[in-house]
Amino acid sequence: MSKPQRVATDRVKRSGGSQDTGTLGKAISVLDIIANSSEALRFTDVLKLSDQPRGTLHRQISNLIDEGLIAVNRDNCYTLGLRLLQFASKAWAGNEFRNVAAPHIQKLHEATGETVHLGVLRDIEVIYLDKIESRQNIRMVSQIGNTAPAFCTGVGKAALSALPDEELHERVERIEFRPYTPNTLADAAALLSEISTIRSTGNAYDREEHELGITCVAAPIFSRTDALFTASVSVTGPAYRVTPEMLASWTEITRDTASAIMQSMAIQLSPRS
Amino acid sequence: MSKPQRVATDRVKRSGGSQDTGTLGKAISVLDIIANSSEALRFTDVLKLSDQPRGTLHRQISNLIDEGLIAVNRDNCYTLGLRLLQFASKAWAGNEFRNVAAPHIQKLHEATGETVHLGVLRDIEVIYLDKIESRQNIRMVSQIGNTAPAFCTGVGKAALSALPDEELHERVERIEFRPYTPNTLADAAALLSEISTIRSTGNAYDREEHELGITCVAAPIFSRTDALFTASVSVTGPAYRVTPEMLASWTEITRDTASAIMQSMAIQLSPRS
DNA sequence: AACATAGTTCCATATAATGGAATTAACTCA
DNA sequence: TGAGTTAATTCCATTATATGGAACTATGTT
Repeated sequence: MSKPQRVATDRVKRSGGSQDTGTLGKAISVLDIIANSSEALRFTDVLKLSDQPRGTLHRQISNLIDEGLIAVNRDNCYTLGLRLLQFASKAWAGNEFRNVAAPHIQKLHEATGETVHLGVLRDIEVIYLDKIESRQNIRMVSQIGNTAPAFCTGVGKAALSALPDEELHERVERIEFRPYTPNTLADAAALLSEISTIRSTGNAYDREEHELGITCVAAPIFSRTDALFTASVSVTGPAYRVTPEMLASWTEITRDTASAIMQSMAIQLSPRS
Repeated sequence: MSKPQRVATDRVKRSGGSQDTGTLGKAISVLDIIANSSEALRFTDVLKLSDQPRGTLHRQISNLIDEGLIAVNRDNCYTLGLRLLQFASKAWAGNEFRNVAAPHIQKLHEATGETVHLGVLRDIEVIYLDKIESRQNIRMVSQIGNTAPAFCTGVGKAALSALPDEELHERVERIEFRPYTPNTLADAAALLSEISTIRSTGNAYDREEHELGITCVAAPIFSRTDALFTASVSVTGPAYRVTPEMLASWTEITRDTASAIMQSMAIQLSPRS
């Protein structure tokens, strides 16, 4: 007897994007177009990128502007609205997982002296939820909320490894294996093989696979009660300073940090049942 | 013949909130309810706070979940989704005004040694767009995107002072003069009188009006071509260290910083009315 | 186990979104 | 400056989508 999934968990799968349905979905698609463009877009530019008719798109944009999700500058170019900052500020401050994880990643940072990341898997991307670095480079805001492909980052691969097989394969099929560096994994087979290693060792590495000169070791964080939530912690550093030996020496502490976070989450959530 | 305002600038006025119309508006209202609640809300809680019927609200929430704007935890409580972080990260990084202002507020920070804010007025609230503090308190992310009432903060009052009179009065009428501290301005008359001072001197003060122990001096940033955009910079510090004399000594440099930012934005100074 | 409360689904109806085309505004260049 | 061109905005009959009351299912409580 298969009990029907609750709507909530049932639909989160598809990453936001182009094929969105419903009025809200279309509006967010437009927002996405504006967010993901490197160029500043005017109305006609968005028109070309979206497949909406003129009138429709125009009203959608008007609505987004009304809500403060989009702003227009003097050249009639669209930018993301400050309302998004407002929401995000609260999303971040109120995020239970981040709050729970904060002291642990702080400890990890102190122990290693290198940059520490907390990442959450969203479909086949990783969203960086938190970051601690020594030489606080002032402008970290833009880093938090940043996304990176899951398949070529330590946080990403660690998080992927925590997925149930079926889910994992479904997602891996949709990955486009863009070769960011010479070390980037080339295809699904390579990725799956590495994930199998990660599952047995409990650690994922990034050996300059996303960006040359950047290496890291990561460990997965997952919840068995809610299998769709997977995340991870990592210690990252420049390859010239952080040797493979150093990375290897941090495997245990990253795993311990991940475990500690899972424990804290479990405690945090248990008073219910 | 009155030329019709373009939709863009015409509708930005109302702050997001309860009276929103259209499908998107209603969805964002729901998001707002969840964002602004101190408690974790379950479905029925949101139902009470919104004036939507059960079925409708349920679908709206489902859609928001689909788009990643809302997440549900195991207790069926709603939280803001990480998708918002993703958008906000780009909104912040790509914000032209912030980018232009960044070097100037950095200089202001170096000159004063105290915390510097860059705030943008949104209706009767201020959104903090950037912040530089000495002892980088690591977790500044939640600060950026934060909002504060305009009437009791330096940044807020400075920005208000740059509004055209008509607009100013319209907004001031809607302010609820909640007494955050004994020093908080009590009513519209007091605020308008102070704004008149700000207009002639070019500086706004916050004398522990929002939070006891916090003082600041601010200067407005505005654009004549787009009167609805007003912002400001401020230097803030703890009252025990930052004396009124020190604040007074920073009036000129805050004004200069504001001017420099306006210049960089290629904005012409408007004559004061 | 029975009750109570919370969450989800259904479907005829009303309402809001649609989109093609016309209108107006904003550039461009002679 | 003004004709020519491109971009932005508005209009409105049609259609698709959101609506919302009520029935239903699941969850938690005494």
